[in-house]
This record gives sequence, structure tokens and C-alpha cells, in this order.
Amino acid sequence: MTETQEKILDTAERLIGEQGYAATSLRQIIAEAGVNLAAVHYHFGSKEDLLDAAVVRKAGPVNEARIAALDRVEQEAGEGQLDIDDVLDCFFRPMADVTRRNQKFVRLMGRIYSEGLMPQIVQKHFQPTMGRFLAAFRRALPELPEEELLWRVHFMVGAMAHTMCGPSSLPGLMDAPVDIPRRIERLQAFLSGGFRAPIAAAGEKK
Amino acid sequence: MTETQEKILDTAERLIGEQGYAATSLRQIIAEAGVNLAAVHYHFGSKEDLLDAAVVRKAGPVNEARIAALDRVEQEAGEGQLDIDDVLDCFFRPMADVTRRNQKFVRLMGRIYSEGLMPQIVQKHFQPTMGRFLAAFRRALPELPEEELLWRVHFMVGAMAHTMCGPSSLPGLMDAPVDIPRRIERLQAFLSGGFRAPIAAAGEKK
DNA sequence: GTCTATACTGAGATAGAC
DNA sequence: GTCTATCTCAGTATAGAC
Repeated sequence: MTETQEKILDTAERLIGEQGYAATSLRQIIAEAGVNLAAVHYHFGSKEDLLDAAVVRKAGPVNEARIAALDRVEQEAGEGQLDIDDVLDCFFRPMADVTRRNQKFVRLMGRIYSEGLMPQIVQKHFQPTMGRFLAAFRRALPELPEEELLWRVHFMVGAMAHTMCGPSSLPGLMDAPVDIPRRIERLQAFLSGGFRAPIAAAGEKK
Repeated sequence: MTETQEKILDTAERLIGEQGYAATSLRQIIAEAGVNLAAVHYHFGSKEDLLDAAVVRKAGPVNEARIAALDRVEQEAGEGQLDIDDVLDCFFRPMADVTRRNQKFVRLMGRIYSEGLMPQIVQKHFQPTMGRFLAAFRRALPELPEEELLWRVHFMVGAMAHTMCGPSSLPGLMDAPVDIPRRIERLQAFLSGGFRAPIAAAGEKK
């Protein structure tokens, strides 16, 4: 990894996290990184591939930590049932941990999910991890039908994405201090209740 | 409202809902609508203002129905406490109803939230409604501290946004039939559990 | 192999003729 | 009110210096 590549990745991570992908031009990135425009395409191929590389660099370790935590919890549980809160903890704690050292990256992660851009990137880098966690959720909530389980994980991802990227748009939260780990704790408690909720009756009318 | 304006709005609603805002060019919209490029800027000012107009046209009735439903529930409750499920119902049922007649619009709504674009638009058109609902949530969950309540509403918005726009990226849900009302029922049950969840202890360590 | 300079295409926006 | 022509800036592609 050359110095040029690292300067580009660092700057892209910061600017895209702050402003969003669409709002950040390659020309702004290269200006702040002090490199040439063509260097971006030489090293990364395209703007989208640059984002991909920036994600991969930091998301890899987070997902590894998630899997490691899940391995430990599953081993402790043996053949028995898993606790949904333990599973959520395996998923969110590594993210909270990395946030304590690097706020920039979590912003970028939120952008990726919530700008709706490139499901491919999410797919490519998070799908293996999600597969492991889906299995764990199944073990924690065996009474939940498969389709309902998938939707609940989908809701979880949506709430997480919206929560990660920047301050809330709700008036009372705008000027709240940016304490991401605390934010994640709140989210985890909320999701725990959601996963445990009884299933909605189909076609329910009040 | 001239015929030209309506053709532009209809086409924009459809294309942006299908492809997203960033991926849809004004030139594509005008080609399919059969109008001139400058007409868009003449009538709406900019691409962003066009989106704004498309949202306003359809979101207005939904929010009015939400407020009307909430009025009714609050009147029935009198001075007593509100039921969180009733409040959620007031919020989501109008959206499910409009979906039964017009799938295109819900896609557009999802895009707006989830492309992270223009918080201004969300702010401008949904904030008054959100204000009313925040008060209702407070009445339904009086024991919840204000900050926690605001975050939970934030999580709700994130889950909703992610759910509205297109199919899930989870393997098992990709080819599921697009039954938005059913999707909303599932979401509502999940959120109900989330809102009722006990609060996370600060700095909790397993 | 790395990087610079520069040109190309398509986007949103605008001025002015009609 | 409407449309043509044009402007600026985006992402991209390539030729060639080192």
C-alpha cells in the first residue's frame, strides 16, 4: 500500500463520511489529499471502487471481531439455545469499540447503508457475516418463522444505518453530543424488544 | 397545475422511485415525459425542488390522514394514557392504505429517507406531523425519559425508511412478493416491542 | 509501475430568442 | 410560457513523462 493510496483512502473515508458519497467529488478528495486525479483511477479504477476499498480496509476487522465474539458465545452455549441479547451484543459491540478510536469510519459505514448506494458493496463485504448472524438469530428465536426473522433483521439494519450516519433530524437530538457507543446501547435495547415482540396477525384490523 | 407540470411530476415520481434520485437524470425524465429540459427548471427551479414538489403532492394527504387518525384516538382516550399500538397504527395505517392504491409513491418516500438526500425535504414536510406524534408517544410511554423517546422514534424512522424502499438485500427476501401492507404490519409489531423495551443501562458491560 | 496532463462525455443549470 | 444554445463541473479515459 503506497503512501498515495493511503492518503486517498484516508481523505475519501473522511469526506464521504462527512458529506455523503454523492456530495463528495473526486476532485475535492484529490485536492485535500494532494494527489492527482488520475492516480485515483489508476489505483482504484472508479469512484465506486474507491469507496469499496475504503470500506474493505476498515470493515474487515469489525466483521472479524463480530465473528470471533459469536464463536465464543456459541461455544459457551453448546447445544443449548442462544440469548438474543448476546447475539445482538456480538454484532454491535465491535462496532461500538471501533467507534471509540475512529469516529470517521462509523460515519462512512452509515453512509454506505443509508445512501442506498451500491447494495453490491454491502452485499460483498457484509453478507458472509450476516449469514453467520442469521443462523445465530434463528437459534436464539427458534419459534419465529423464517420470513419474520429475515424481516426483523432487515428492520435492524435499517435502524442501525439511520442511527450511524450523523445526528438525528429530530429537533431534540440535533445538538446532542455525539456519543456513538451510548447510541448503540440504546439501539441494542430497542432491537432486543423488537426481536422478542409477538408476531403481527396477518390482515389485522383494529 | 398545467399538463406539463403533471407529466413531469408523474414521471419523476415513477423513475426516482424505481431507480433512486442520483441515478435518475433530468434528461431521462424529460425524455419519458415528452417535455423540454428547460421546462423543468422553469416550473420547479432545480432537480431537488422537483423532488420536493413530487413529495409534497402525495405526502400531504398521508400526513393529514395520520393527524386525523391521531385526533380520533386522542379524543377517545380523553385524559387517560394512550396505547402505543394505537399510536403506531395512526402513523402506519395511512401509509399502508395509500400503498394499496399507489405503489410508486411509497417507493419514492423510501428513497427520500434512505438516499440520505435532503434532510430538508423530510424536515419541511414531515416535521409538523412528527411533532404531533412525538407528543402522542410521550403520552403512551410516560415513564420513558425524553432523550430515550427521541432516539426510539429515530430508530423507528430508520427501520421504516429501509423497509419502504425496495426489496431487502437479505437473500431470503429478495424474491419475496412485494406486499407492502404486510411488510408494514410486521414492522409495526417489531417497533411495538422496541418501544416497550426496558432502557439500556449506561455503560453496561456484559 | 507510478503518476501527470489533458481531453471526452454527460450531468444540472441558465440566458436569451421566440 | 417555451425552447435552443451554452456554461460549468462531474466522472472517466488515455497518452506519455518519470
